[in-house]
Amino acid sequence: MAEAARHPEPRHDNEPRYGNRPTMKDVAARAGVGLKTVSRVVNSESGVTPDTERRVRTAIEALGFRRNDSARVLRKGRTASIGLVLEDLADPFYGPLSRAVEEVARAHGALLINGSSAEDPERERELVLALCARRVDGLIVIPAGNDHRYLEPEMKAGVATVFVDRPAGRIDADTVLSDSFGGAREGVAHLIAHGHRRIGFIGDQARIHTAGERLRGYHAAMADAGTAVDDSWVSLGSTEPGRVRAAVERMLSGPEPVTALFTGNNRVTVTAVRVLAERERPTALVGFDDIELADLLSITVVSQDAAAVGRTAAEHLFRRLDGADHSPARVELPTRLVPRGSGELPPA
Amino acid sequence: MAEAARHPEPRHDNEPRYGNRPTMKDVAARAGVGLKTVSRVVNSESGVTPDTERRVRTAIEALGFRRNDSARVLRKGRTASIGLVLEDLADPFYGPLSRAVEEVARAHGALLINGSSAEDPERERELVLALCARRVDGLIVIPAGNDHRYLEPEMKAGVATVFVDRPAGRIDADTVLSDSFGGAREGVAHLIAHGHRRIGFIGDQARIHTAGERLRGYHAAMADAGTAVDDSWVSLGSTEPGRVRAAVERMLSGPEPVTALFTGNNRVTVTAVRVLAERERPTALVGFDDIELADLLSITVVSQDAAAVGRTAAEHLFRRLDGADHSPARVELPTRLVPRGSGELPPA
DNA sequence: TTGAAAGCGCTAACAA
DNA sequence: TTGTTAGCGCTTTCAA
Repeated sequence: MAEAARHPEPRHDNEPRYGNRPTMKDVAARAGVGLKTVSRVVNSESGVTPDTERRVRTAIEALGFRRNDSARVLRKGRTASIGLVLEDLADPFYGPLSRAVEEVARAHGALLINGSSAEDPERERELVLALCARRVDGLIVIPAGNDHRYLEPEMKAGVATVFVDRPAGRIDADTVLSDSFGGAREGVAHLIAHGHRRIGFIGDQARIHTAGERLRGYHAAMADAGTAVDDSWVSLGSTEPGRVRAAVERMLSGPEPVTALFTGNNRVTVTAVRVLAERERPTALVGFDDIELADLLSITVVSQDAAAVGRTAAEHLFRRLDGADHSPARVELPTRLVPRGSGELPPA
Repeated sequence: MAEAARHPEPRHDNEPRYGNRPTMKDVAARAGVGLKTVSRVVNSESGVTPDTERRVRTAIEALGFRRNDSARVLRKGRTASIGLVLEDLADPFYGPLSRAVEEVARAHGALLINGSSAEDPERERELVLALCARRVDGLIVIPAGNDHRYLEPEMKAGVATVFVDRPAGRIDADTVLSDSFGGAREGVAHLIAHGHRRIGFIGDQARIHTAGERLRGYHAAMADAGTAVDDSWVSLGSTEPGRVRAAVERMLSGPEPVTALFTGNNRVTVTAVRVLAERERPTALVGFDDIELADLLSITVVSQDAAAVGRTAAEHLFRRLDGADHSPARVELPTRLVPRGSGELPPA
C-alpha cells in the first residue's frame, strides 16, 4: 500500500485523459434532480423553477462541473468552429488576416482553429482533412497546392469552404482574392511614369497563383508602355533571402542594369530593401504588400488589406453557413498604391 | 412537388448540420463486414486480412466516409488539441510565438486552437473556459487578467496549463517568461553608458506585468548609476499612438528634456520612432522587442525571441501531458541587447 | 415543471 | 481474424 501511494495512479492509456470530470449525471445526483433538468439549467432553457435552478447551480459549483462540448457536438451536429489553413502565421500578412477571421467567427459564436501549411501541398491536405474530421462547420483555405479535388466529398457533405488569396485548383468554389494583376500593373506603371524602362521583377515561386498574376501585371504594364522585357529582368523563385539577394545583385550589375525593381511580396521587398541600402546608387523600388515602418524607410508599396481579405472571406463563409445557396462567387478586393519615395526616384 | 423542389431542404435547426455523412456503420454495411472491422481499417490496426481491408477501403472511398473525431474524442477522452490564448494574433510578437507553438503541437500530433483576448480579462476568461469545455488537452495562456482562480477547477480536473509572457494571477502554475526586468535594466544601462542621465521610460499599462517589470529594470539601472528619476520621465499607459506621441513630445519639451528614451514594447517603439523622425535633433532610443526592418532604421533594441518563448512553453506543456509531475516551474528566458545605432547616440 | 429512455458515431472489452 | 455489445456525455423526444 505504501508502494502504491508513491506511484499514485499509474496511468493506463485507455483511461480517459481528463481526470474524472463530473458529468451532468453527477450533478443531477448531487442536486437530487433528473439529468434533463441539469441540461436545462446549463443551457439556460426555460421551464425550471428558481428553486430547482438554485440547487442545480450549487451542485455545479461544488463539483466544478463544465459541460463537455465534445458530447454536445456529437449530438447536435454542429461544432461552432471553423478552420483556417494558411501558409505561415508568423508572416506579418497572415496575422492580421487570421485575427480578422477570428473576430467574425466570434461574432457568430464560433471558435477558430488555425493551421499553417508551410506552403506544402501535402501538409495543407492533411490539415484540411484533419479539420474536416473534427467536423468544423466551415473552412477558409489559403491554398498551398493546386489540386483541391480531395475536398469534393467534404464539400458535398456540407463543409462550407472559401478559398482566399489564391483560387482553388480543379474545383469550383467561393474565392476571395486581392487584385494582384491590377495592383502589380499599377505599381509598375508608376515606375514607368517616373521615367523607368529597365524594370526588374522579383517574385515568389511560379507555381503560386499570386506570383503569376503579379508577373502578368508587370508584363501588362510594360506592354502598355511599349517596352520589351528582357528575360534577365524577371526572376521567380523562393523568398529565401539568399535567393532574393542574388537576383537583385544580378539585375543591378552588368552593362545595362535595371533602374528600378518591382518586388512581388513582403518578404522579397524586405530583402531587396536591405540589399539596396548597401549600395551607393539609389534604385527605385515598388513592393507588393505593405510593411511595418515602410513609411519611415520611404518604401513605395502596393498595399493589400489583409484584414479586409480575412473579414470578407469569413463573412462570406458565415453567409453560406446561414444558408446562402447561390453558385460559387469570386470576390476581388482592390489594392492601393502608396507612394512614399522609393517609387518616385528617377532612373540613375 | 415542384414547389418543394424550388426550396430543396428547408433546414430545421435540430437537424445535424453536416449533411448526412456516412458513418462507420454505413461503411460496414456496404463492405459487408462488422463495424469493428471498419474501425480497425480506419485506425490502421492489425488483424485484418488484405482482402477484407480492400473491401472496406473501397466502401470508404465510394461513400466519401471520414471518421468523426467528435465521437472518437468522446470515447477516448483526449482531443489531441491544445488551446493558445494570447492578446492579438495581428501583433507581430504573437504570430511567430503562435507558429512556434503550432510546430511543437504538430510534432505531438495535436492541433492548435488560437484565441485573442484583446487584452480584456473577461474575454480571456470566456475563451479559456470555452476551450476547457471543448476539452483541449492543454492550455497556453498569455494572461490579460490578473486573477486566474477561475482556472483552478479545470486544472484540478487535469487540464495542463502553462502561462506565458506574464505570470498567472493568484494561482500557482507553470510559467515561461522573458527576462523583462533584466532586459530593461541592460537597455537602460546601455544608454547610461553612452552618457545619458535624463532618460525617459514609456511603457504599456501599469496593470500588465511586463510593463511593471520593465519599469523596475529602468529604475534599477538608474539607481545603479546613482541617478534620481524625475516623475516626468516615466509614462505608463495604453500603446495607442496618440497617447505615446503625447508622452514622447512632453518628455522632449521643457527646459530639461530627456536626452534618451527607453520604450517598453514594440508598439510603443514604433510610434516613438515616428515621432523622433519628425524632429531635427536626434534623440537616443532603445526599445524593448525587435521590429522588422529595425536594422535599416538603426534602432537599438532589447530583443526577446518570441518563437523560443512559444516553443519552450509548448514543450513544457507536452512534458506535463506526458506525465511530468513536478511542482509548478518558472522558466525565464534571456533577452539580448542589439546595438544598431539609435542606442549609441550621445546626449544632445 | 420534470424526468426516463433513446441515440449521436465512435472505441474498448470481450466473445466467437 | 472478425463481430457483438456496451457506453463515452450529452440532447432530443415523449411521457408523467
